[in-house]
Amino acid sequence: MTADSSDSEWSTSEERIMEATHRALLRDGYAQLSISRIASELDQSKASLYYHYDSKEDLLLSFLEYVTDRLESNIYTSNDESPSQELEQFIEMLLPLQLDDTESQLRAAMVELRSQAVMDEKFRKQFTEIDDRIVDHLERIIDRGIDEGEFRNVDSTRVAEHIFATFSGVMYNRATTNRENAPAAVRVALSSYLNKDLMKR
Amino acid sequence: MTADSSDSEWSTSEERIMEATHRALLRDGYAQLSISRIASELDQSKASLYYHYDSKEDLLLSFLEYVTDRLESNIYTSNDESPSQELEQFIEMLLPLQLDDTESQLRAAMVELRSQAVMDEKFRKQFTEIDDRIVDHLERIIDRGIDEGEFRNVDSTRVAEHIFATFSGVMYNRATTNRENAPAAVRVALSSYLNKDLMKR
DNA sequence: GTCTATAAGGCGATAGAC
DNA sequence: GTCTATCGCCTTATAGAC
Repeated sequence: MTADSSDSEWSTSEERIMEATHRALLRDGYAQLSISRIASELDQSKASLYYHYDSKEDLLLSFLEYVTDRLESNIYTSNDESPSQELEQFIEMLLPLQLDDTESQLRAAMVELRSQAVMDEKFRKQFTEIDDRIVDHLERIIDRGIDEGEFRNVDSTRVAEHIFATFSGVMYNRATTNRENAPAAVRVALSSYLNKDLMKR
Repeated sequence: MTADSSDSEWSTSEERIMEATHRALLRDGYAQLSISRIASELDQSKASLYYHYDSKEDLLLSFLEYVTDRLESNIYTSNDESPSQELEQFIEMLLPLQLDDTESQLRAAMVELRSQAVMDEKFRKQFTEIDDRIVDHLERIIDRGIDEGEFRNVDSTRVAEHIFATFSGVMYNRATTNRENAPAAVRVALSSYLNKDLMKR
């Protein structure tokens, strides 16, 4: 696979390894994620993984790109809705009021994975890209709303960054605390903020 | 030290170990944080650490309480200011526009440490407590502002949760991305939100 | 492309001397 | 309370057969 993550293709054997990595991550968490466990999820030997990837870091960076690719395809659901509807729908995707177990586990795994970005510059670069894209998407929805006269003439960058920070905080706290009522409270507060600051009526 | 973290006292040898743990964490990051490295920061043998703590997890949980204690003493700076001034000052403490290297490193280390809460229930419980206290503090400032007629009659829980989620998101993203302009944008957006939603005039 | 076997090293934790 | 020495385990990674 190439360095450019946007138009990458995944061979079937790569995809099998990525899915095994995914399962291992969900099952045991990042701290326990080793080449051995991935191999065992894959029902193959450890050595075979080193045929496809130079090192563990190499494999994990590929996995990160794999996850990014899947996220991309989820974000860009083209739609003919009004900006406010599209925004609402996107926020519902980012901050669903209820998460099923699978989705909850996936997000928890992402939080663990992301913590590697603190010390690993390559990871940090990847997550910077991911975040840039999400904020950009939010910004474009807001700009469209302003153009079409549905939203006030706000600073779309600031509003987008605010929404995104709120989303990040909720996802982060959801994964690392038992404060179960917090997400719903934040969702309501966010809606109230957008109604007051963004909506014209 | 006792299980109750609020009135705990730290012996000098415990404190030396906690400080060594702190240095090791800042130096190499959580992934590399081992008993060996803590011992080497302490200039003592690994075995001596096992005289003071039963296991690595035991040591790290103590460290977490140690950090919590220090946070506590930073939060409760009693002051005679107006609610809006106190709120502004507290937000400035949570979300400073500029972080020096030391503070930046400390927060990054906290993000790494916190990611352990995803899989470790004991860690999660500790971070739940920490967050509860911060949100509670925000809530009390807001309630005071409402009582004294400075703030609108908002749902203080929601506003407090919103501020806290925003703070969490910024801290998390600061530590895991290179999106350097985002924090300032969010700070401005947050101020604007509070001016519109909270302030009476 | 996958296997078995193994190297080399770090880890958490313990035994026992002082 | 601190030390040296050591155990057993798991890790990343490689060599070489098939």
